[in-house]
Amino acid sequence: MQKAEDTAEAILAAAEWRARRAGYRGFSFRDLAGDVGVKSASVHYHFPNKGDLAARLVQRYRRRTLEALGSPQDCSARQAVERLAALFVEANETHDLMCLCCLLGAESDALPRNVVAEVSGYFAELCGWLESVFGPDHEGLSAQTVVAALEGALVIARTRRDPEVLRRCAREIAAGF
Amino acid sequence: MQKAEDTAEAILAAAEWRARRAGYRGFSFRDLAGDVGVKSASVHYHFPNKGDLAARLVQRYRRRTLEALGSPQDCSARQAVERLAALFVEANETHDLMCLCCLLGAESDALPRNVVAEVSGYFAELCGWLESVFGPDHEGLSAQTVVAALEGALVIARTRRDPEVLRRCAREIAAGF
DNA sequence: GTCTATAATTTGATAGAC
DNA sequence: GTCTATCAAATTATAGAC
Repeated sequence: MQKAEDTAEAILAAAEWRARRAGYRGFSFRDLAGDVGVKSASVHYHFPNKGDLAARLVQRYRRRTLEALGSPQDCSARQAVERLAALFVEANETHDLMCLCCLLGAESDALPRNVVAEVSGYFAELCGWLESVFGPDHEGLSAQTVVAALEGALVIARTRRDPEVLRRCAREIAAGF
Repeated sequence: MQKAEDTAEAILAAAEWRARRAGYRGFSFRDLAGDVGVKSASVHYHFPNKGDLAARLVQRYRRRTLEALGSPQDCSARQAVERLAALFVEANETHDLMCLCCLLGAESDALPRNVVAEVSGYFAELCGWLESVFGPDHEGLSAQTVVAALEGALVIARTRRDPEVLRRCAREIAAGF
């Protein structure tokens, strides 16, 4: 008897948590149904197939990430890098979760095209946000390399269960600006 | 009628290719059996369960990676970074494959412990190799950050299907040494 | 070592009642 | 919108013949 939006949102939230731990194949319709308290047929009602669900998942993730980053105005290059890095540290230490797009990106060969397109857009968006701060005649590490380092450090930090790996990476990268 | 080693090796080769595209859940015993030309029960004969298979997979990957890196003697810091980066570029452009341990590391929450331990060891080994060149009073980016940047750049380059992402990252990181 | 056969479970997805 | 019921396929894994 719940509103459509509420159930759909709850499904996406459950899917995101599972996907950020185990990837695209790491959650099933039944898993999500159990998480939300409905049956798997109801999940299919909201998301006809898994590819659609995952694409919506990444859209939602992108929107939230950009909101969390906020406006890049009145922000030095170093502050921008630190703000971005803080999001990665938060994912790791507060939520104990991977970056959704890093995990899906690593699996991209095995994902539906529309999902890959959304993930690709995520990276473009992150880099675009940084570049809008860096400006046209920027020197030092590019936005792409900054994002790459943070994503990779998150993978290593989580695998080794050592948050300091990511923190050190963030520190070293920011120090260059 | 094949020698045990040959079949086991062929299974591992098939498993590596699939795992480097789709992750731990991205290959099945039947997939590998089909690739090698045997039945899935034969795969189980060589590797009793999937966790064992994956752990062996990473061991083999680590050994090969260290062999490819070779001795770090008579190598400047920049040359070491370039040699490591060349391996990542080769994976991307020659083989069109992810780094096995980056993909498994991203999924590490969903993997058997012994597999995670092997993946963790991979990162430690890569960093150790770099650090043996960098020396104790090293300045600039740490070995961990160098590895992180290359791993992350490989993810982004493959997702966006743009090899230049990785090449640029490698160039920028190496330029700092 | 490899096979056939099969168990037990899980998967994505659909039909149709309410 | 959610349910029951179900399907066809795939999954990991084992028993036992050859």
